[in-house]
Amino acid sequence: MFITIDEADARPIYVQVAEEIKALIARGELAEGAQLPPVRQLAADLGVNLNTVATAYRELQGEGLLSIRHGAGAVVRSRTAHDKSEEQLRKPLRTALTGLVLAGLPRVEIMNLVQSELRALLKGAK
Amino acid sequence: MFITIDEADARPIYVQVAEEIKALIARGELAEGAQLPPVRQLAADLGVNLNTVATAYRELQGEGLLSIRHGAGAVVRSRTAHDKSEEQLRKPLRTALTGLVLAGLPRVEIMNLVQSELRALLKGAK
DNA sequence: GTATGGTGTATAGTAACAACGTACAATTCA
DNA sequence: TGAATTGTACGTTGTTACTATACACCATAC
Repeated sequence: MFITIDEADARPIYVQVAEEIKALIARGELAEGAQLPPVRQLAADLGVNLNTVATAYRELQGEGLLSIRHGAGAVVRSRTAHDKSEEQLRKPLRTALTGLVLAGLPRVEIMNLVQSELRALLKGAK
Repeated sequence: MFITIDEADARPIYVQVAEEIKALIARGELAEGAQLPPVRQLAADLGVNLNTVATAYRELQGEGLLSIRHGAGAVVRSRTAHDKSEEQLRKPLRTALTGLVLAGLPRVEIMNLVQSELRALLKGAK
């Protein structure tokens, strides 16, 4: 599992971990049925507490992406997250695009960024 | 100022406020030199404490978007935010796109969303 | 020039949260 | 069944978000 924590990122560690695992699932690098590393192992790799990783796993379980069984481990349950409202989907996008616009990037360059990121995400899609 | 707070949004209120003002600036609805509402007024409109709004204003000042003067008010200083690393710009975009992919949206639909949001943002661009 | 109302700022208190260390409980498998 | 492996629960510590209240700066009228 190639996950890293970004000290400069203001978001909580468990959110960062959950976010990276989501990206791995979206990319297909973690297929349905794939076993996730034990919380202790991933926690050790990242240098954080095991409960921090456990919190990330539970969040993903709450979105329907993981299935956790006490004593056994966590497994990728689905490649599709639970329903969110359209507004819940649009808002992060708007935030990201606003940042790009305010950074002074021209429209074409923004679209290039989007396409390159999207291509990477859909690499392993059906 | 048409700003709303979303109870369902997990982000802190001051971040939401800052985010919405950023969008207004990006759109040109708040042009350079435009005066922002006093913290007390905006706070009253939103039903929050004036310090919460003040925190949002300071954050925007830190990004170079606002100019705050003690005793006078806050003014839009620039339509361009301070430099961020490319990674700092890419990460929110990746997060947003990951959410869309995991929601099961096909590529075309994602691109439509992006274009519609981007069009709205660049409405008042030069 | 100074009084007054408008504006941002500072400080202190409270509640919730993030991360941690340690102990507990469920599962697996030899 | 026993031991190793895995997730969970609980208590503690430090930080953050938000609030209420008091303070400081600025513009304007007079």
